[in-house]
Amino acid sequence: MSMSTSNARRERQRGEARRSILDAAEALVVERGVEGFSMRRLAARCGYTLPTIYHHFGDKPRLLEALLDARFRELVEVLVGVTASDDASRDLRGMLAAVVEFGFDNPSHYQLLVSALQEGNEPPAAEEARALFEAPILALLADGRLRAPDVEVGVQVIWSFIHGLISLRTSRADWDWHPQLIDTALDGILGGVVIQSPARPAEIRS
Amino acid sequence: MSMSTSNARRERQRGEARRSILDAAEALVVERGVEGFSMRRLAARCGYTLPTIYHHFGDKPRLLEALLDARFRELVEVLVGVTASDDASRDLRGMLAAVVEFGFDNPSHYQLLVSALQEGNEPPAAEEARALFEAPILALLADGRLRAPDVEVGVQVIWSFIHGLISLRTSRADWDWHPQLIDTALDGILGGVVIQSPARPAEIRS
DNA sequence: CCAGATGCTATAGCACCGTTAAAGCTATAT
DNA sequence: ATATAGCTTTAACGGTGCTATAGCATCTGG
Repeated sequence: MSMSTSNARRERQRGEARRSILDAAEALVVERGVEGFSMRRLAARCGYTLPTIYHHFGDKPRLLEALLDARFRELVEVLVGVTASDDASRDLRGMLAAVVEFGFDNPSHYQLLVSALQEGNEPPAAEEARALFEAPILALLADGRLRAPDVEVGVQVIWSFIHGLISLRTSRADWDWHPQLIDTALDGILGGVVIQSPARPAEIRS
Repeated sequence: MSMSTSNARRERQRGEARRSILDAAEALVVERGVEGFSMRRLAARCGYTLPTIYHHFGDKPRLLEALLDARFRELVEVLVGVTASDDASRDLRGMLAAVVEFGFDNPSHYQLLVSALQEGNEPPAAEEARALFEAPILALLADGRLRAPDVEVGVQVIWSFIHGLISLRTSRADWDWHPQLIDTALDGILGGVVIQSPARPAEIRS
């Protein structure tokens, strides 16, 4: 009987430790950048010692994965919120715009994602986010409006494009990126991969 | 008089050391990958000790930059060889295909480029390669066939796309990349950014 | 021909990194 | 009260990029 309460207490304490470590890691990454992050600095900052962090997260990649997963889960929520229209092309564009905006707003996290990818890891939420493209792309393919042999290639091409845009933008912030870049890029990829809907009975045009 | 010969001898020896170090570095990177490369391993492999390498290259980033620069200079030569046609769109596609092929054939070097970019460095030859896109893009813009406000945005968009394609492909080799990916991707970016030439007097069509 | 300057190389060490074995400690369960 | 389980710490290992210092040739000016 008293076991459940104590277990709850334990788990709460455990969760507290995890969260305060993750919070410190988040702050450290945002503050000193990807390269300025180290387990030792994190230990010094969050008040726990190194083995404690390792006890809770096991590994540096796993800790970063948890960090990225938390942030990318917000992106997933935004993305599922986008899918509401009856025009798959519009949905897709909304999703892509959301991802690009997310990447531009969280450059450190996206650089972290690039590093993780290079080491062979990918936070589940990032994979989920990418998988969400499948829905509108599948719809476009069903309507014969996709210039790609199948869904997977469509997803790969579009995700590659978005990834390159964000990754280059976040890693080379010193270049003078034209403010019209995002629109031009989105117009480009949509114009190239999506066959614009043929003449139809006029729908609502804003 | 004897000075010039001795100077030449010195420079030759200096060049020999540099080249043998670079050769070992090249082999090491190709063999053990980006993460398996370290200055100490390089020292053990090339026969020279650490301070010697640092004497010749000063820095790890600078050494890698020299390594990348050598390889990317080959790409530049291929690219300048492409620019010969009278159809700027064809030229651009040839260049992009060459870059993608180069990236897929040299995954370690491209991953190295990604790392360098993230640290804020870029080998001159890579910059040159990117700059070579300007010529056909400028031509397309002059003909009113470019869906971009200016050349710079066009270059940024196209380079982002290519970069994302190669970077994702080289860092996640385990994914099952459809063989038709490259063609689909090139068709996509060209179809989106380049306005296909309007009806004209029929030219040679292969 | 010889002293001195020049430049390449090696020894040894710095501070940092990710990671972990071993022991200590505290709070719960019996 | 004792044992058990889990969180935390001390201390260390091997690795990293990098460098101050010294040794060693070689070439140069006298």
